Amino acid sequence: MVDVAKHAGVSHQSVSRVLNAPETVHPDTRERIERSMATLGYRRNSQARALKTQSTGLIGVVSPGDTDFGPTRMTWAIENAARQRGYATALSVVRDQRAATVDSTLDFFLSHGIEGIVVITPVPALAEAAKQLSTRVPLVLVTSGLWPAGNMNVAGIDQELGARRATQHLIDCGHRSIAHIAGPMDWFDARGRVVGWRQALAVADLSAPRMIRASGWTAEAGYEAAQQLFSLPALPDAIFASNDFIALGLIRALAEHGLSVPGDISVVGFDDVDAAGYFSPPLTTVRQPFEEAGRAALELLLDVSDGLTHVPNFISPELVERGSTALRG
Amino acid sequence: MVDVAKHAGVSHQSVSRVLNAPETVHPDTRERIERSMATLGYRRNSQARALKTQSTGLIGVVSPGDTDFGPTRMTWAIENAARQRGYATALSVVRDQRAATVDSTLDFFLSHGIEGIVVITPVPALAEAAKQLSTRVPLVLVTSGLWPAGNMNVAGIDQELGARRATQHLIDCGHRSIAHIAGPMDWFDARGRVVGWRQALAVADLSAPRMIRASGWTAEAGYEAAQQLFSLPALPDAIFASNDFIALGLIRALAEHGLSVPGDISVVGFDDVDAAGYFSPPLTTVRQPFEEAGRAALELLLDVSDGLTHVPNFISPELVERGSTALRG
DNA sequence: CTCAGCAATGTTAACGTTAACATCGCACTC
DNA sequence: GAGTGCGATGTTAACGTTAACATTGCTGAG
Repeated sequence: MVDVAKHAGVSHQSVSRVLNAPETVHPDTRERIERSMATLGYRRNSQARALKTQSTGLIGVVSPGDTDFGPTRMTWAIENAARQRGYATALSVVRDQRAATVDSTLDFFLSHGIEGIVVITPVPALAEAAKQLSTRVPLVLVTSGLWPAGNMNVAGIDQELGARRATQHLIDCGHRSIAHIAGPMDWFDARGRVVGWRQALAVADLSAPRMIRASGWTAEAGYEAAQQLFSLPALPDAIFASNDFIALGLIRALAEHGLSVPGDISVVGFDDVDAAGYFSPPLTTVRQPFEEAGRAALELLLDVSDGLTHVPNFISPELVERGSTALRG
Repeated sequence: MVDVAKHAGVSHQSVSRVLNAPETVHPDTRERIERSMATLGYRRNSQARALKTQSTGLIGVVSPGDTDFGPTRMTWAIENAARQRGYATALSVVRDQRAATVDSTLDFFLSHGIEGIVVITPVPALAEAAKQLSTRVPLVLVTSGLWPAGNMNVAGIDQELGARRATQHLIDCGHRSIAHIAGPMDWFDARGRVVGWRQALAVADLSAPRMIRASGWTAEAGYEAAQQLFSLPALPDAIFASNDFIALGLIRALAEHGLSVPGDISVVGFDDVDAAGYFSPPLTTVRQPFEEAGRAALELLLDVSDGLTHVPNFISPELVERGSTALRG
């Protein structure tokens, strides 16, 4: 910077002004300085800037796992939103969920002068870990509405609503016995979907068949969980699977038992993964608006940074009707 | 830091020493200082540290798009590798591929004192943009072997080898007419897979049927591309699809024409996405070792930082046999 | 007993930037 | 034509850390 100043024949402060408040410097001078900057290939040192201004333009995202659909998409969505608001994103994946790990991650972020942190917390362990942190920096949790958030700031996607919509769609198709294959019950998302399923059934005055639990979010887990169906006294009319991959495994298991979807049983998934429209049959599912939710989380974070309070913001997912559900014949 | 020093009754430099070279300070003093740090909740300011030492512990990853399977997985893999080596990862998604965008992204990284950059460059536009950068910082490209890298440092997954393995498997099944549905041809990955397919056919002394081009990596694109098959004078025995989703759309289109997989036609995909084992039929495909490739890219980056030269490192993908291929009846 | 040598600690300056304040010169008012 | 105000620019200090050098006091060799 001082080199630029020398080259342009001004003081370093004028150079600084060109960068931070161009309107306060004379157009001629400004142009001269800008030319000097270009000639010398000057690049502002943001460490020094951060040291002085205490602001780094960095947002931290803490994400669990690297393959789960939801957290992954959410991470990208937050990056997108942050970039649009002029922030850079530092990413940290915590692969185990002990409080110490999360704590050291946040510590790392803090010591790097991060201005705000979004923690994607699909499971209680992570949420608890995040909750216990001394909040020396604005922090937003991305999770479902089920979490007793206390005074934490929370944004996310309304899982219960999505599940209600999925279940209601099955009810509208005329199905009366609507089972649910739940995802891993330590996930808030899985719990929220169970609750939504029960709510919709209760409103329609239908009883809930036994719930089946899948051991993971994968097609494999769905396939295994489906085996429990066949030991039931009677098969349901329809099944709401906690995500698309579980639904995929389920459909495969049903096919192996000679049951067609939607001819014999209707199936609804959740997520609307890229391939869902090309499953056999194309899967009716619930689309999660990640982009919107990521934006909401970031806006919330910025509001929190500004000292504003904010009500939790849960975005509504939409049903996507395809071929795996049909009116009851 | 000066507060800690005051609290412990020493100079700030002794505090600094405890942090950077604990062995040079007397155990008693050290313990006293450490206690003071704990009491005061001291956190070292890494901006100031970076300002002085010129090292931030930050690695930048530039990734295109946010939904494509390969780049996404690769990004996470690099984050994983970086974290294991004690680096934090800053993420930047470039959503258009103009040189200016890439340039400003790298500029942003540079001004944040990033120590090395991994650019995931699946398409030439991005690679060119990265290539033209004044390399003021160690930079590694992640791409396929096809790119005339010049003096750039490149790591990635060997697409040609993967495609050869896929094609060879079909040949081993006894198929003679093996078609290929290519992915978007501006992707290096797509081109590499075409080359590998041709190589394997040439080695086996088989002629290559007409290549079909899909307009994207999605099941939808695969479905559309498959329509071209049916206008061909004769259907092939087997089809190598450029990725799993294209294969999925293809299988759907075949089913709609009354053709069964693998009964009538064998199909091989590429990627081994999570659900591939539960497609109907379960998809034979090629698994890309992203974790390993991410690690390789990071090691390469660190080597480059240390001034070492390094040969390009392309990791070998493996065939995963499932139910979408069968011996020719 | 003296002083070299060394371990432990302290002092000073610098990294590159921005905030606060100081200065300069010019246009405009009365 | 002197004084006021303001736009443009310069000067100084500080952000929190580390490197280089300086100091202190003690041990042990001669």
